[in-house]
Amino acid sequence: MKLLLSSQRHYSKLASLNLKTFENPQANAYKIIQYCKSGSLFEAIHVLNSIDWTKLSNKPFFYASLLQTCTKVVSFTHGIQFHTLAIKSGLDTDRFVGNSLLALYFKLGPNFFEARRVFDGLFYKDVISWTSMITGYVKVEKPKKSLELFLEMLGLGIVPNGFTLSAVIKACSELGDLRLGKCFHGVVMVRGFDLNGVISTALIDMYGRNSAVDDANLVFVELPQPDAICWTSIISAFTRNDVYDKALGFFYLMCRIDGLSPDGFTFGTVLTACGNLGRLKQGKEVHAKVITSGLSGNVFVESSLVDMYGKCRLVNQSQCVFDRMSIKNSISWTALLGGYCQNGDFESVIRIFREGEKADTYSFGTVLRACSGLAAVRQGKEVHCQYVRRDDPSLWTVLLGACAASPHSATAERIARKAMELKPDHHLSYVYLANVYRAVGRWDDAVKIRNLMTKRGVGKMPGTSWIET
DNA sequence: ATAGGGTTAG
Repeated sequence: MKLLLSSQRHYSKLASLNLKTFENPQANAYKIIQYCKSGSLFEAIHVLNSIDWTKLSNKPFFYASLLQTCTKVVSFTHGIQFHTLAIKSGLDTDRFVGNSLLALYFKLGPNFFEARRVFDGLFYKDVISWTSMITGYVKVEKPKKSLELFLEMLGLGIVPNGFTLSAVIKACSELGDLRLGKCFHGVVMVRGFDLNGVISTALIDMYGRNSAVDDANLVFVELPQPDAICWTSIISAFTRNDVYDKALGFFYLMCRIDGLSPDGFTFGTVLTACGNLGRLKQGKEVHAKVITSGLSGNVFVESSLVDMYGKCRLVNQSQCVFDRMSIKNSISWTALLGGYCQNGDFESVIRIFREGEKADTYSFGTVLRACSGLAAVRQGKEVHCQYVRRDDPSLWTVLLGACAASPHSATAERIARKAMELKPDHHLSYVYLANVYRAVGRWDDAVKIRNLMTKRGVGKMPGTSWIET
């Protein structure tokens, strides 16, 4: 069996045969491992194809090494080939091969379904197999499932380690379960992981996201030598909890420490703090640091810059940064809109909104919130706005998007009807209205809208709504 | 001999 070497076809089969005859199998095995270690996947496969590798001893080790190399060099297709071969040899149930497969599917897929299949098929699941799955569930935003798996693991008598703990702490963070998070904090202390930067970062982040910024700070100050990520996580915790002055203070402290430098993550959060404080002078200082750090092309950092200048009432500067961005997304675009909104330039907001194609549900909401105030919509009152707010279907759609999540369906319904009347072929209006109905449990009406869409041949109804019911 | 973890923008 030869592996496909899609981009390396120049290796001739003839050469392979010669090698097979003359070279020492053990030397070849050693070569393969060396190539794997240095990330030279094609060279490893080349040697592999030149020998009779069905007779290799310790095959699980080879499969595991090769799979890890595929993951390392981001070659998913080769990884899948090795998976197929591993299945044929019955080695996909080996825990080393299996754990390497889990990494392949999580990191390169990400394909949770395949990963789960591999996991379920494992002959013996060790703490790494379990931790990989627990981490995987957190990554696909199923923190509850990840905690269930954790309990199942404990039930089998498998002892969690630092990797496992950092994953379950993250799950608590996502679930908003501060109490359970504190329990894990206790475990971390008892087990002596409290000086571990990675686990501490997970704890700081968990506390920061759950309004317990003081607890986050307690974890941070215990660290003898926090690394850049720990610093960023505490700065971010302060920022999330509107303790902007502390966030900035910690940022300046961090900049003064030898061997530490803020990265894109740090700048993203620090600029948010500057913007929310309206500190233009500091914001400009940070901007200068961004440039000298070579982070100008980072979409996160630049979106934060757009936001910061907008909040500091320098809309021109905000527009200027935006125009120079090489990569833009709906977030950068919404930050720009937000700046114009906050400065009362609604004309520009509407103009940019009409021109742009980067709208998402968040930007709909932001635009509306900034322009007319969401509170009025939530209360089911008529929205008074000079722009409609005319018989302009796109504006009605904006309105609808903003109040779709509102429990007051009457307003949403009225707006949706209006939008559908003005622009019957615009599928979003139908989708929004159906979502409104689903949100308030009017399933029959949601079905009616779906049928109406089909009848009129409008777009496609997505399988899931954005509103969790 | 081989596998798993933390931080960012509207």
